[in-house]
Amino acid sequence: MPSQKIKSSPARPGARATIADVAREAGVSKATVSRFLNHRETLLTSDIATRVEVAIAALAYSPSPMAQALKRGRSRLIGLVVADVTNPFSVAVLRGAEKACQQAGYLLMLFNLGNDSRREGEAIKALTAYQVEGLILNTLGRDAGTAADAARHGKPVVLVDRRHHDMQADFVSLDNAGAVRLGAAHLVEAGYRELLFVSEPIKNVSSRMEREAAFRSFVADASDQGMPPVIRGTTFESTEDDRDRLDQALRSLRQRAQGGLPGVISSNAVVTLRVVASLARLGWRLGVDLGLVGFDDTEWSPYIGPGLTTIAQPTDDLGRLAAGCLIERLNGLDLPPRQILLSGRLLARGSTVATAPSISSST
Amino acid sequence: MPSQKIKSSPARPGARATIADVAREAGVSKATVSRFLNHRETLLTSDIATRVEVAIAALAYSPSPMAQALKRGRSRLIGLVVADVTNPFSVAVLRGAEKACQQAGYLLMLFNLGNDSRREGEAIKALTAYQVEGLILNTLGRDAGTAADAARHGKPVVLVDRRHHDMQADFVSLDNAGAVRLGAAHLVEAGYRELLFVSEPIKNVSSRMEREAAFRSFVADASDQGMPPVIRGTTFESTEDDRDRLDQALRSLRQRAQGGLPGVISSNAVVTLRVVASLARLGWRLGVDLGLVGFDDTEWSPYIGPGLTTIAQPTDDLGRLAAGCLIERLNGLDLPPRQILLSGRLLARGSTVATAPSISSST
DNA sequence: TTGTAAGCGTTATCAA
DNA sequence: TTGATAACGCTTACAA
Repeated sequence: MPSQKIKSSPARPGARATIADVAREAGVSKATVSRFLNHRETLLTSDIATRVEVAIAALAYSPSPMAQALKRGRSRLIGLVVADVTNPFSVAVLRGAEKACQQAGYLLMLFNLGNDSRREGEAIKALTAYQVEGLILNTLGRDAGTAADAARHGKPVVLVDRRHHDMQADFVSLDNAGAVRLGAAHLVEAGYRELLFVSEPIKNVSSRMEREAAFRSFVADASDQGMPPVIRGTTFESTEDDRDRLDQALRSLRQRAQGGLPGVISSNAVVTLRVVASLARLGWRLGVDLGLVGFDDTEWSPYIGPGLTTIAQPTDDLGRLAAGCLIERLNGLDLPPRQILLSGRLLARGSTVATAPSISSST
Repeated sequence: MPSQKIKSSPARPGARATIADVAREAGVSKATVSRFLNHRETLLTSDIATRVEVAIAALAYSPSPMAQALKRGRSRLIGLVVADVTNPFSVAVLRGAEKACQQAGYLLMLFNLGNDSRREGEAIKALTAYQVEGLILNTLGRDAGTAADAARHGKPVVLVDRRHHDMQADFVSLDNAGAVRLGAAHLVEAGYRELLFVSEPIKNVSSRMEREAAFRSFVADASDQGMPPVIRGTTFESTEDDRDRLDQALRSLRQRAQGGLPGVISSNAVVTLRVVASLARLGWRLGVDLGLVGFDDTEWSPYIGPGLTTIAQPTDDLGRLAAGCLIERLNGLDLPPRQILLSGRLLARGSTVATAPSISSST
């Protein structure tokens, strides 16, 4: 045993201990330490094992994931690209996905696009460069090429909420058609007859297209079956700065209702808030002058006016399932692309009660 | 020149091209390619440079950040640990930080604690294992040791919003004391006399402590100066499930006001919502029966009742500055720990208008 | 100005 | 069962 053997301290003080430090400390080879780490039970003398164990503890050693990734070609990293962290839906999904990843021993690398879809390619490239083993995408897919590249390079991809054109990948989403029917039927039952579907600019975003189409066909079907007395529906695309147009759309909606009750379905929380703002400007009362059901239930929904009726998405499950799909693929599952659609849940509150508004109800 | 030279294709098809592939393709050494990448202008013949450039383009080569990190000991990664992504404040900070990092060529690795402070150590370890060059922490600092370790290992740390006990690090935050005074003074001016400060359980969270302390000293000072007629103040810690206690606290607050106007300051958006919920249960009107000013301005603030008066934090700037501090340190800045405090901004809305509530005002 | 070779911290293949 | 040793993809002395 060489006399200059140093005890309980890495060669370069201050720096992280490496596998070589541990080997020296334990008086074994690097290979042995590595084996202890990866195949503990199978091929080690208990004597040596404990020596290594002690050394590891003494040096507070933990292996470098970077080096492991380099060697193994696998990183235990999953990339998540989100169009906009500001969107509560995205955040909720993020939470679910994170939980699932964590349980499976993966770390989530988040990339936020800040609603700038041009950065999508950049994000995917950065993430794949870091050897993420798979990607969860909640993005527009404008730059379909990059994602498709990743898929071709054997990296599994899961799409959440938004399909990408021409992209073969697992897809996890709300059952948009069903959710729209849920909301629209609720409005009709509550007595609202002249309907308006308010969406953000469709712009080829799949979820928006699906919701609008579902609304259209609901109206068509209702007319066919001659629902009492007559259901009519129009659609409107709302933008951030275009308040006047929205006000105007609501005014003419009410006019068309001719004393009957006008009802609005808003396609996400942001739009809901725009409609609410418009109502405030017009001086109309939620529920009384206009019925409103909005996609996405939020913590504040119960407290806007008489409470907002919403269609809640199972965000946590969506995130968990997205991560779950990915991990299954990473574990070798070889199936054609799956679609997983989850149902929404209607939470009825004051904004769809045509009688006098009351204090908020359900939470 | 050996005859078996292969053109325009990496050795192993399907896999990412490596520096060796590029070298082979260009007929130069790996070192030359590396030099092209890192010191393009200084030490290369333009002839060779273009050959390398062409090869890189042909193979769509981009260097592996993992390998670079391993070799250089630097990763161009910054770790961000957030106590809770659900908190809109955290998300807003995240956005600011991300922008700054991106501009400086860093990638943000996000770790969300899901409000489980026990995971903090784990998060920091995971992040440092991935060789992040610095850390931005928006956490409780319960596990102060781990963060301190990181700092000792030479990784700069920036704390946002929450100080860690015994931790020498840059600190970026709202000027809590000033913000509380802003809100409290506003309530008093608006005619509310009997004040209540509602916070989440203080639990040693620095920002909560600072806000409460500021409230206490505001009340004390006001009494000293004999503000008209008399200001009195109490504090209350609210929890998720403890609705009855909050209702009770508000009832007795109003009682103490003896026909005068009671006013509440809530210490963040979550608490604000709890107060709003309580008011709904009690059947009280915002502004009229009780004044309310809440920390954190949100998109929905204008639409709760007559509009919520809020104290807006400059979240974007907080995030940008936090990242900025870190990057300065990474660039070698050697200064004692700094504190950067930014002022809040009061947005007066209907919830602090003692007269009849009106339709929402400012946005 | 370019190439050779060593090494970053691992794991895997071979012998011993 | 354990130990050399050669990669993984990159950077950087040092030579040429």
